[in-house]
Amino acid sequence: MQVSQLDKTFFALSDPTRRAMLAQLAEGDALLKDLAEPFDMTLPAVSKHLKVLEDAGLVKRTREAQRKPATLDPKPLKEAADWLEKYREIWAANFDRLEGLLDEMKKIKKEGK
Amino acid sequence: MQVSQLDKTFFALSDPTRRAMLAQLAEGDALLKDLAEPFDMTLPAVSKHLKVLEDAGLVKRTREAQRKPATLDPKPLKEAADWLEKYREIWAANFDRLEGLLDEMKKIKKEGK
DNA sequence: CAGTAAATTAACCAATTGGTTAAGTACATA
DNA sequence: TATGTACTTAACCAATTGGTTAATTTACTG
Repeated sequence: MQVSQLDKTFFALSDPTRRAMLAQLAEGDALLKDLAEPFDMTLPAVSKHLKVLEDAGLVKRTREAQRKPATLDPKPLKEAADWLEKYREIWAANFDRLEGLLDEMKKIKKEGK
Repeated sequence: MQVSQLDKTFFALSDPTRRAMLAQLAEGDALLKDLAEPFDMTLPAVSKHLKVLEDAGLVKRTREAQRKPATLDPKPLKEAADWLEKYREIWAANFDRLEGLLDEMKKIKKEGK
């Protein structure tokens, strides 16, 4: 089966550890050990999370001697934001419709007194 | 362990079947069998996907005789969009920084000729 | 060359996911 | 009451996820 870029991006964002890692990377590049530091988790576990972010294209890495600093790549996040945006109007309309329905119900209730 | 609303929302969005279901629900309420129709999948499978959307709070359902129509609830989507928005500025800055770096590199390359 | 630092790989494990088939429930209607 | 429609539950299964420990790789440094 094939997994789209969007699938991977949303999946990457569905874990609080990974979102926190992205938040930290937004502050600037970081090494694995620095990314791991805030969490009560072993290095290999964090390494796996980082790999999920890499596979989603959200993080790029380069070699610097033993180090392999991670850099945030925001492009896939834009794609995700665009997907949400694409539906925002419809959702807004939907929301308005619900609001309207609620008003309707209040009116009926009042009349019924 | 505890799973946040945001976790559930992003996870729900990470599957193309579920995104398609949401897209269909954006057109209006739908029954399970109608939601299932576009997919080469059994009803219980679609029922499970719908449950994931319900658990994420993206879908509400009501009883109507045998039927149990599903309605889109866009609120959690707003939360997800807000999360992305919250980091957009930082990401934009990050992107500009990369662009700047790229310009720098071009300049150096040119000077090196 | 020995030691240390940063990260990865391998092997394992329990829980979850995403699908199936088969059986069961909830209602409406002939 | 029997039948059909809409949906759910149960039981099962393979693959994936999210974690562990132990060993290995990569590269600098004394």
